[in-house]
Amino acid sequence: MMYKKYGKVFKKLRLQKNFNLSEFERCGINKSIISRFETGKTMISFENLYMALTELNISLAEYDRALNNFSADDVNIIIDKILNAERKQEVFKLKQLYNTCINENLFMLSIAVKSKFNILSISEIDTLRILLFDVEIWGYYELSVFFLTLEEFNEPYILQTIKRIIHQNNHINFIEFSYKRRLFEILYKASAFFSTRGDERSARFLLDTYSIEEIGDDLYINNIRNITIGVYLYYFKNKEFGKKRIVSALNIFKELNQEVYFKYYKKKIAEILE
DNA sequence: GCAGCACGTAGTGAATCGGG
DNA sequence: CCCGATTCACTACGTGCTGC
Repeated sequence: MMYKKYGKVFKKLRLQKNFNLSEFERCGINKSIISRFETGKTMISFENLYMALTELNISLAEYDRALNNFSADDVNIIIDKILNAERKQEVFKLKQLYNTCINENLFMLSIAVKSKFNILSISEIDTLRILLFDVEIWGYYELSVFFLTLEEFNEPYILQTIKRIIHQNNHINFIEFSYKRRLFEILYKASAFFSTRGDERSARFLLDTYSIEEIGDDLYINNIRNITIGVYLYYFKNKEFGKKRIVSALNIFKELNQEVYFKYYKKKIAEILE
């Protein structure tokens, strides 16, 4: 039922305005039409939707906004919960969120969450690869799915996908805050990934994609950048320099009482630096 | 090109459900 | 029991397929 959310949002708005179904009969809409629309059983005709919204004193533009904001917000909350549970390694919560994704028809995200408590099958990875390959507009949802599953793909695919994402976001300063963070998380996670595989060129390319000026004064991004530079130095230049840079960045998380980030990145680094 | 057919679905009005 | 919400059986209509 791809039209389920249309009815759901309509119902929210109707209840907000204290309307019952019979009240639409004065503009000639049978109440069962509204009922089946709200419960996602059938779609409503455009004329009837327009008349019903007019009765509620809601413009089409307003309805459209409610449609997108409500659903997008809900999904963003789920994404943030997933990342939080992943950072804290809360397997039970991740499994709960996996079920939420299934119920909300968030197919790509459901596979992404699953990868955090289970090994994905080859067909699941393949499906995800194909779905992400078809993405033309990279939103927060698609970026987050890719961020969560990056290490499941091979090197050329990762690089090619990141280049497509960067191509879409060449005006980094106009990008919304949380979107920008996710973009940098991808770049630096991938850079560290290439460092561990000895691909200096790719690791460097990802680090140099955006300059410090372009990042601005976002402490979180600067910190994960320093960790990533540390990993790069560790693998290609000088192990001691690299470690020092990583440790000082980690300590900033600690000083800022960002215990969750401190522990999470410390653990990740321990895995990477053997 | 079009008649005949099956199929899917919006809309209708009545029956039924279910919480207060 | 009441009343709003939901479901059911039915009609109407659009669409796509098939054979001529």
